[in-house]
Amino acid sequence: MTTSHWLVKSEPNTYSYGDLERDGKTIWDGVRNNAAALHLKAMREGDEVFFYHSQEGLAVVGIAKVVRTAFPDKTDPAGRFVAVELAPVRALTRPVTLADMKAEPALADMAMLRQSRLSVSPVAADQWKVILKMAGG
DNA sequence: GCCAACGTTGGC
DNA sequence: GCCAACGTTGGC
Repeated sequence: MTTSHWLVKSEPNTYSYGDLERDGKTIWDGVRNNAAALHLKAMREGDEVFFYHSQEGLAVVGIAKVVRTAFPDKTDPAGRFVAVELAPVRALTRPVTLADMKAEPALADMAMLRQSRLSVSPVAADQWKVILKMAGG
């Protein structure tokens, strides 16, 4: 079993990386997209997750980790979607902006760049390393 | 605020 | 089962 990497988006006005650090952990629910839900289901405990600020900031600002694998999303009345639980790992020394990622050829195939509306997406191992490096290591 | 992308809904 | 209309997301 190998560790996978992911990226989740959140509007910082609604829930920021700082909020996650303050809370210690949070239930990542409210995802109402089948492709995103499939990714949530594929997450394993200990997987690392880039935390991206959409709308405001437009940058990967921190790293979180999966502390609880997929379970039914209580906020979904139809009971079709799932949630996971995330905890903070660390804020990035230097946030990596969307513009930075678009300008980096090694990230051209990133799922979140190819499909901008996807709120939960996989990050390949090499893409993960590139972004970490861009963040200052 | 606008608009492109894309998922969902509903009429046929 | 197709496809037009509509709603939502998210970058600009």
